[in-house]
Amino acid sequence: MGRAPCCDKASVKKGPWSPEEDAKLKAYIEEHGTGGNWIALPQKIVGLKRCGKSCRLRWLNYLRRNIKHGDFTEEEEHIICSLYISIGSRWSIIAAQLPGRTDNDIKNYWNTKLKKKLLGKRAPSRRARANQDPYLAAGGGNMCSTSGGNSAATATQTLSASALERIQLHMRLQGMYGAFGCSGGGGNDDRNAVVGAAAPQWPKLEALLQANRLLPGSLPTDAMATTVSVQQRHHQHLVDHQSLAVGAGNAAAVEGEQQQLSSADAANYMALPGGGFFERPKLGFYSPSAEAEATAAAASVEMNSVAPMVGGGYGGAGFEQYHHHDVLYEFLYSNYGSVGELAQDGHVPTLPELQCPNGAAVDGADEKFSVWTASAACDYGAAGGYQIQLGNSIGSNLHDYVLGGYDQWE
DNA sequence: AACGTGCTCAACCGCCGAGAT
DNA sequence: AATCTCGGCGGTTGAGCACGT
Repeated sequence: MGRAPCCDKASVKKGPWSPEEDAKLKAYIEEHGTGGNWIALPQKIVGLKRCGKSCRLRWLNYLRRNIKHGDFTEEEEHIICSLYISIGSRWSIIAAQLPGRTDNDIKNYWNTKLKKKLLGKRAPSRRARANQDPYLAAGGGNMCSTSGGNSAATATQTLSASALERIQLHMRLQGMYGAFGCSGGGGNDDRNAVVGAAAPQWPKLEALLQANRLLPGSLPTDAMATTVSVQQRHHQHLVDHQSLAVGAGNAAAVEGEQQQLSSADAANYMALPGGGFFERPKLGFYSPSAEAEATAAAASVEMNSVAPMVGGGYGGAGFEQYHHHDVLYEFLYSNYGSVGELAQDGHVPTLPELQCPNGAAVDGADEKFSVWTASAACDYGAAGGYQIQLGNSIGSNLHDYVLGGYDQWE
């Protein structure tokens, strides 16, 4: 047998907290602490008929000290956007980088404001969502549905709204990249040319992170890699250590784009159709410093972002390159306003929504989509593969190493 | 003024891994 | 080893409010 039941769910109160309940919970915790057991906590507070989970949520999101409410700053927005692009909806990890902000706050802020600001679209009304295909209703617009339209029955086989949002975000930014006169490139030569002329990536975020001592003291300045390292106690959310290693001048492990991988390397790298190799994520906790070890309870993200992000994250060689975080910053805070305004004003080429022209099935498509591409159309392979026809003619089979993203190799 | 619609955000729900029994 | 709860997470919901017609 396990532990005793935590609480009588029939007798606990639900719904909004009253000021009296807040006062009781706050007074007790400030005097006695949580005791390390949230479930037992409400039983010790006279007159508080709440579930321990509810108490925990109320305390963490509202009652505890140093919680910031209200408008997010420019820097906070930038961090949220950058991290969302990099790691997706890991709100707790993102929140760990924003002191005083809760994951719930950030999640709400993203869903209600930032997403619209970036994607330039309105969320469908709740009524519309209730009547719509649940997948379309998730906010994706021309999302790829499955099996010729009966997507409600097969929604679990589609890409998640989150993943597609990230795709669309990258598409938007990539469109802006083009608008700023940066050729999309595509082949290896183009890629190198673009990268060679590139400015350092994520300049503002990097400065912010360094200011918060989140970056290692010394960073390579010539490595053409973007590393996002996340440590989290839950395996469920391990991203841990992923290195994108592509293109010329890259980490020593990738010595030649067309070079055959040794058997040892093959376990760590994956050849990409456009040339180059993709370094498989290394699982397990990544603890670059004793300080990080000491604070393992609080998730942290370490970003080494000193060179152009290629392919937009964990992606692969052969995809277009753009400096999406620079663009992101311009996008958020420049004179241009939202993307929607941009498109209307003609400053930015009309960007294609992710479309699924033939409505083919996406068998086995998982929700994590870690590479974003500039695509005018997507085309699904017949054997469960998932192929995106790039606008720059780089067709890339994404089946094995794109769909599934960083969770793919867990 | 009445109604419809959209927005915000606190709170809930269900899931999962870790750990206790 | 099996079973169960706990703590934590991301996704979703719904009440209240604001705004437009």
